[in-house]
Amino acid sequence: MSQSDQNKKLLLLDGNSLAFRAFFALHNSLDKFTNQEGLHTNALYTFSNMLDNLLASEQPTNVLVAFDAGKTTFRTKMFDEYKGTRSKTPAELSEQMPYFNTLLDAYGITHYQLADYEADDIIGTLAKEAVGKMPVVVVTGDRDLTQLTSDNTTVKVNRKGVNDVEAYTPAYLQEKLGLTPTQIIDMKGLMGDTSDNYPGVTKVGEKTALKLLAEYGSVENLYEHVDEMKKSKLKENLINDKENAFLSKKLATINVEAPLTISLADTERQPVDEAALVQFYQQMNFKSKLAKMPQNDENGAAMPKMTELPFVELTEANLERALADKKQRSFVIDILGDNYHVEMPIGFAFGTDEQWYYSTDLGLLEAPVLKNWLQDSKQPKDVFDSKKTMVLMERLGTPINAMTFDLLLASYLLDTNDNSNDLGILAQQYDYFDVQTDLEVYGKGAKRAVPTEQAVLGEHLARKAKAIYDLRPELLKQLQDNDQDQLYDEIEAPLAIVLGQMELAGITVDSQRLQQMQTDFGKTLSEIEALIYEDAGHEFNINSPKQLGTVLFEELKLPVIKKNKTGYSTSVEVLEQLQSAHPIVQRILTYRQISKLQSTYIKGLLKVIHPDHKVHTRYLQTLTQTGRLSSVDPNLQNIPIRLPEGRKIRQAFVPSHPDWEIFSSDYSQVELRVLAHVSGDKNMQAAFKSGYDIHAHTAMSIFGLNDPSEVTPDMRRQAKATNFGIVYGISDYGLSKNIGISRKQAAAFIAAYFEQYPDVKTYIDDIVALAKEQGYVETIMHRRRYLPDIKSKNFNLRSFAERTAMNTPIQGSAADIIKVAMINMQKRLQAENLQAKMLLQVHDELIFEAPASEIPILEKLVPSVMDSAVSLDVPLVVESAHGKTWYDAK
DNA sequence: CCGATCACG
DNA sequence: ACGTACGTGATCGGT
Repeated sequence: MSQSDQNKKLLLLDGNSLAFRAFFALHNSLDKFTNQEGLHTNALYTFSNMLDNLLASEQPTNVLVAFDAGKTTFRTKMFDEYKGTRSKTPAELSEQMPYFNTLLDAYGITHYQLADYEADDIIGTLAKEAVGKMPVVVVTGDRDLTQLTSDNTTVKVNRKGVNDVEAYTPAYLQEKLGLTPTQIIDMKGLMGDTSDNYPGVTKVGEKTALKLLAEYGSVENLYEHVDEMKKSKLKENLINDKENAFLSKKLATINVEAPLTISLADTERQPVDEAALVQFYQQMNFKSKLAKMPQNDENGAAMPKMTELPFVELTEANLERALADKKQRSFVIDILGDNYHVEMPIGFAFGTDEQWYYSTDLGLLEAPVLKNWLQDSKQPKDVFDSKKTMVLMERLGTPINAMTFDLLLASYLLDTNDNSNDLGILAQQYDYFDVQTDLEVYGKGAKRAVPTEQAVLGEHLARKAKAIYDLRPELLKQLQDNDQDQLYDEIEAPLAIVLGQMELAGITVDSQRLQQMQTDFGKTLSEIEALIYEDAGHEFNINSPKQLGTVLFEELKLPVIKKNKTGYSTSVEVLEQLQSAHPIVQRILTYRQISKLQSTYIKGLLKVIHPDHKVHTRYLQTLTQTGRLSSVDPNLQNIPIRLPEGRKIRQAFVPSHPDWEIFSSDYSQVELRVLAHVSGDKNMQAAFKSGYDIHAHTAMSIFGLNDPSEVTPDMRRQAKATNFGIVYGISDYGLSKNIGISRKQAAAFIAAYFEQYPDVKTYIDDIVALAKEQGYVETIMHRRRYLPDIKSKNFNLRSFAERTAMNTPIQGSAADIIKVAMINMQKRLQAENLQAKMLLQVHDELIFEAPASEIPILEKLVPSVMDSAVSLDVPLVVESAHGKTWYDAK
């Protein structure tokens, strides 16, 4: 066969390089990936996923995985130190290496290694053999292999992670580096390679190498003309290191004539040995992989992957029977998207162990038997996302009560990292595979849709309901084991209902006020715009950081203060430093500020006002890593307040009835009070107990003052920043940058701080040590955050985890406190028969609307409920305000 | 779909 | 020597 066979395709994998990538991709989850025998399996797991993806996407007829044979190769014979500085393969990876062969054998894929040669050479030799016979795709983590790129061979290099690949063709190589494939070798010759430990030419890196090759084409030609070069350090280095350059080039050259004992014919893919693969997955404890394997019954006939589920469509006829007893049942109601305040449900399901029912007829919910069951507070229901379920049912006029178990909430509390809003994905975390993901059933993006076959939807809904039912005992047990049952029962579960009520209540927005502002801002914007174009000498998109950068730093030649990945930074900090350099800068700052208000807050809010003139945000209760809420669609937790122009947006948030007011209460320095409590620092506690201004108190400490009167506003500002810094997990650099002092001064502040509050220092050290020891930190209510990076060898990752260990118990405990207050508050409003409604939560503040007549009551009631939510070793202080609009409640 | 920017606690 | 504050969401431009 001399012509390339259109139907054939060879996939060549660089085994060692991909195993490394796979290992480090899940390095942080190393401990989670071990099998029954204690063998680590993370690299095997990732590699096996990688292989599945590659086989599916490339559809090769021939595959070979090449491995390095050992430490010594023909290259080490040429150069002793070749790869000499490589650190030893981690033991957790070495122990996995033999099993790569087991996996590949089960897949019917050839693997090969050859004494004295590296995987690269095997790949190169086979790629050459395939020319004219079949196209080749090489997959590796090593950029050197791009020298094999040709019209017949594409080289795919893993960037970060495992699935992000860069595909090199000769054209791409030319475009990206301006090199031909063989010039890659010349480049390596000039640069050398630190990881393979061969030298190259002194001071020549990628940029210089590319420049030299653009001019001379190859190492050989370069040295033929080196004497003609102008005198320079570079010329000197080139001459001195000539030998290195040639040696390195030789070392970098892949041997495409390796004496392989196999040939192309041996790479043909063999059928998968399913029994062997199942055995491998079992040995490695890859449950998700096992679940995807086709199963056969005793006669060898294919069986469905998932266990069968007795489910039927709900009808008027079987309704009575479906709810005949008072057993615990789970209930599911789905929408396609996220916004349950707008979308209509596509169907629902419920059932118990024996029988599952689904329907797409929402009218059935009105049937008395079903409606009563839903509403009956004595009939327990298990759900996934009780807040969403509650809101949908309220909107349908068929309220639901007694949601005694919420799978989403429970799993969030158990591990905020592994949580997902997709029940199918979440179930997999608990080794449950009898349910598909929403992604699989509904699709994503433009393709997201209700399944065309009603029974498919019905089965999915029913399986979800069953998954909740089946997983409930396990999750409840784990909550108990973690000492989190109280957090679940007394805080998160009841809070979901309170949040649902707040979301349903919504807050009224005065759209006329917003439209007026839109017109005003529109005028201002076009005025500034004209001035900016005048300054620049031409029109451009001011909102494009790229175009703005060109105008400021190339055309107007302003000094470059900071750069980022994509080019010049044009952030506020940069622009503020340039203010005196050119009048355009101030105008851009103003333009940015107004345009932010216009697009995000004015236009953004107008877009999401409902026909009831209100906005109904959704609080995400299972998202943040600390236990805080977040708010979306719209986000009502970041409405402007700091700048006067932005603050006016709050004038558009008004009560829903005339003669009502907006009432607001907020905790004063709640996070620092939590710190005083958890650290047990007597000095800090004393300051709070005496009602001192804590920032002034800190200022006295770090500036060594004796009397509060000596504290200047600027000292207080700096002390306040230091207090924040402590809460965030302090560093002298961070503090110095934030308040514009030297790093040395910042370090001195911190030292003085710790001297004054010694138990804070102890607390910080202890919490980091504790996090290292147990792998997680906790809040006062036992909310957990796992910190796998705390043991990372990567300085950045580890440092981040350490700061998180300090911050999370503080931010998270503050979140616990206001959550308790909200639950108590809602109870009291009802108990006191007040018309007042709790509408919003903004981390440390609660916002209400109430008849003017109830304001005096709230002024007493709200602070008392909030400050007694939990009992700390320091008092909680609450401040209140009210007015005609949110703006006026200050 | 990601990064830059900027709004909040 | 490393390279930094903690937690979020919306909008925009550009690939």
